[in-house]
Amino acid sequence: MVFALIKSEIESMKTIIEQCLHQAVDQLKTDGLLPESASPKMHIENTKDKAHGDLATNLAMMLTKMVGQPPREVAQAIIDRLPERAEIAKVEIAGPGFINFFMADTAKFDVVAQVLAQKDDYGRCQVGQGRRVLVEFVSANPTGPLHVGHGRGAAYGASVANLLALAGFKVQKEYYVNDAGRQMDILAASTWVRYLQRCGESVAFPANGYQGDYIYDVADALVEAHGNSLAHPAETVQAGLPADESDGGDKEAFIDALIERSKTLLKDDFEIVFQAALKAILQDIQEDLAEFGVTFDEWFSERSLMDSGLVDAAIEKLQQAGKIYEQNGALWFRSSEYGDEKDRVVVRDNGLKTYFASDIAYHFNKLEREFDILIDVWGADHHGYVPRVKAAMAALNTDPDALQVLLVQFASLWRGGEKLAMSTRSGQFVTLRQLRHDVGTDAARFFYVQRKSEQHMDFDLDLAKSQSNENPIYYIQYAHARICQVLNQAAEKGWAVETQVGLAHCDLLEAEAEKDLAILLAKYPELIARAATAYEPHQIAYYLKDLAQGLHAYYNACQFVVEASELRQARLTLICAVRQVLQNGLAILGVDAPERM
RNA sequence: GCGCCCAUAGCUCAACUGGAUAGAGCAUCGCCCUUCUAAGGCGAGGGUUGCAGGUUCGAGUCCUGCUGGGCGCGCCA
Repeated sequence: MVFALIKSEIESMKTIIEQCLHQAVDQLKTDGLLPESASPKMHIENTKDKAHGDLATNLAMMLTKMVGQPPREVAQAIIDRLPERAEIAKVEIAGPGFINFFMADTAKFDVVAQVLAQKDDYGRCQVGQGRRVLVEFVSANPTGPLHVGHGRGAAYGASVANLLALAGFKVQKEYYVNDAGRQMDILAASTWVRYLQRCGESVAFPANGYQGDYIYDVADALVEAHGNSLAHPAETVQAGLPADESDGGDKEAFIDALIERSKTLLKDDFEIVFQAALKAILQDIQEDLAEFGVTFDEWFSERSLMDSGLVDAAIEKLQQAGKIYEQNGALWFRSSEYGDEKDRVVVRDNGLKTYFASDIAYHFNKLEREFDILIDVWGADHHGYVPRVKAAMAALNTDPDALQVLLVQFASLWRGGEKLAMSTRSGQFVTLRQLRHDVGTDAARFFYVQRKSEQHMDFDLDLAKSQSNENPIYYIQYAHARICQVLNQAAEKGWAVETQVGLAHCDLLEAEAEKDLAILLAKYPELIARAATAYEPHQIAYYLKDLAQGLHAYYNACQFVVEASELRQARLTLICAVRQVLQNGLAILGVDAPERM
């Protein structure tokens, strides 16, 4: 109740200064120094150097041309017209014409009340204005387990979604399941061959098949459920097939022929094998991601898109718009009319629709579901794909700018000072599950998002695994655990924290470390807005390191559990607020905030 | 060859989107546990921001050209 009142009354320092500057600008206009039409952008920034005060603006330098006076004189003119505010202790001109603001010490701690009142909601803002965002990420083909490359997209996408939700967007998280197409047929054929082998048939495994051991698991499950009722003699299966790569043939031609043979022999039963493989792998992926703290609102099936005729409908639409032509027996989309390098095939000469055709339908469908913003998180190797999808959106009379493709660079894994070579084909890759078991979910999630997504990243397994001071994740979690333990210590002495008492005595907080912490806490909401709109969760990681650093410095500089009750309450209240913000920030990154370590 | 991304301390990376003396961690070297968790703190050294121009009050950030690295350029997905 009390807090609800405070919540609405407290303004951030930045807001206060912005209001003051607006008043000053208005006054400049009435004084005839500035044209009425002028509406300068208010750029107020946190200072890097304490000597420059707490906040600063470059407003005077921005206005210098319009006013026709040197920046420092403009600055003086602005300062002369600033209204008095108790929160502002001092204002001065510095450097080329910056106006520096020094906040009153008492005002600095207003933020503590705000944090404790808003709790999990501290930092929430409304820059999203309730706009509906669809975040599609991971979307790895369900042909095998996720590997560490998918992990980065998963961690990044999940954190971006958390950020956007916090920033006032309505977020839906979606995984596009590529359960149609040739790759899935290859998976089914691979599974069937393993099944035949389990049934005692000596069928050679195709060179282009999925070699991973997980295929055996699916085959075993098939034996369990269907006995050998899906089996055919090896001779029948292999009769008349072209040579595989191992016999000097073409592995692509071989696998296609094998798929055809599987479908011919199995008839409707092919679907049983297909579904068994798909379901098993998809479930594995779902469990894997869930254990990684990554969940989705929707697992969108490519097959459902085809079965419901949406792919045909999308092609039809393009056709009606006159953007489709036929050449060499295939249907082409005129994507080059919209900035793509060349036109693209949507229906092959063999009648099969391309992956791109489904993707057009999928993105069109996303917009039909009335999302305002579409975010796709893709591996950077797919960047060449962006123009054609945007081209399709434009051709379908939708706004291509509604689509934001966020590219995530690959992560190289390092262990023992050596780069780990990975190849998907041979099944020689580190799985996400392996990584999680190796370094733990918290460390993995944190390592993935602590770098800008478009930066190439080195993932040092030894470092992520090390439970030492070298590992930044423990540094942050340790700060949180320390606070919890201090509060426990106080409670054991019968000194439970009473935040109302603490808030009433924030004027006793005079140490530098205390002021530094308060300033850091106040920066958090704008950090959320900035990180969300820039899709940059790594900013949260850096902030949390700073906040943890502030807490550790405070811990070393001051004693919290002291006899003087008012000072004690003020300090405990402050660290409660720090704990809250640590929790909020770690939650965005999907990292646990342990109470003890 | 064309297109996209990247290049910042010995190493891994930031830099609030054009602002003040470019900052952290690791590594190196000094200090600080009879005190609420030393997985911590304080301090020192370390830079021509790949190179060369340009834009302006002001550039790591923007524009042009190079150099070096990654990725992409299928009727694959």
